Amino acid sequence: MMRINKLTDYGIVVMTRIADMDQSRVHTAREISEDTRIPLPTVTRLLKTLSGNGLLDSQRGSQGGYSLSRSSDDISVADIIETFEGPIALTECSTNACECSYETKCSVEEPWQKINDTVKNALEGISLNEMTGKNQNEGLLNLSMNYSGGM
Amino acid sequence: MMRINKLTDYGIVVMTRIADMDQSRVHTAREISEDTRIPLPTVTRLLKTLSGNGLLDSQRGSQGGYSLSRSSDDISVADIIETFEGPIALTECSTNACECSYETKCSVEEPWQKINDTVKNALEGISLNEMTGKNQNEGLLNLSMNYSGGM
DNA sequence: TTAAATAGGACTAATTTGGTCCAAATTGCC
DNA sequence: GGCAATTTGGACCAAATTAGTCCTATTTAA
Repeated sequence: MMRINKLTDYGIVVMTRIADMDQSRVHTAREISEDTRIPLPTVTRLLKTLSGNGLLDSQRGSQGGYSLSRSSDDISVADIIETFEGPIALTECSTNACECSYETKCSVEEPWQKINDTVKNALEGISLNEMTGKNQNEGLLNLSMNYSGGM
Repeated sequence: MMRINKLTDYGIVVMTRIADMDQSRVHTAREISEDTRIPLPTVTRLLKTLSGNGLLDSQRGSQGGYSLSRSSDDISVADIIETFEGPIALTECSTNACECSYETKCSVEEPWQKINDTVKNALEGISLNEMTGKNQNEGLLNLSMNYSGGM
């Protein structure tokens, strides 16, 4: 299934929701929980992670809450995914100094690198703004993929 | 980290290894295990899955073993991933009839669809042949991604 | 008939993930 | 100053998934 984690999925939902809200004020965890129907403790944790990684600004205390740290145009889906899952990489081999002990694996490394880059580019190309309900019009997204390899 | 499973990763290693081997004869699980240093029971299971899904042909009995069911040019990385993990989809929402109860999630559905398609295309564009050591030359792979969306 | 393989499936251990909770720190307001 | 509403940080547990192993049946060549 090659899924992203459920919490990451929730994270995208939460961010999308905040982007859809009134930007002139901050929003509490409770408010977001009620809106999205995701349990409060879970939302709390999501928001902590998101603000800890700089995607949200937080304001403590009474009347506090969360708000986008920058415009929803400047936040990508890749940003959110990386917040929860670290660098986008489908295999370990392609992210860190490859310590794999299987000889063949390393011949596999270079193609993987390109695959990962392609996936990463795709995710970086989608802004949070495009995920919101504000943009339910025609083809906002126009991703294409050209394969022009050969031998 | 958005990883594919370890077994899937192994599956790609195993397939790549077989593609690198002598195509005129079949190869046993033991042989592949020794080559890749992946434990025999695990290799056994990988091979069963791969042949069960039609990526490998199997020959039972003494002198039996496994071989590619078709040319390594005609087997894609996506084929292997789907063998182990089912349809390529990053979120549940994008694969089956979306039953999500969070209202906002559904506004998110359409962009995800495109993201998934992009990822899938990327993986379908990489053939097993390109993963082998036979092709360690210059830019075999030439994946590009164009984002021409706008508003 | 025997040995060498694959096939199928059950089972267990390990790891990851999801979700909850509590105590501390911060801030606005009365 | 004190209270109430929040975020922060971290610990913790339960559930689900994954990795890995093993056993038995079946097939086939010699």
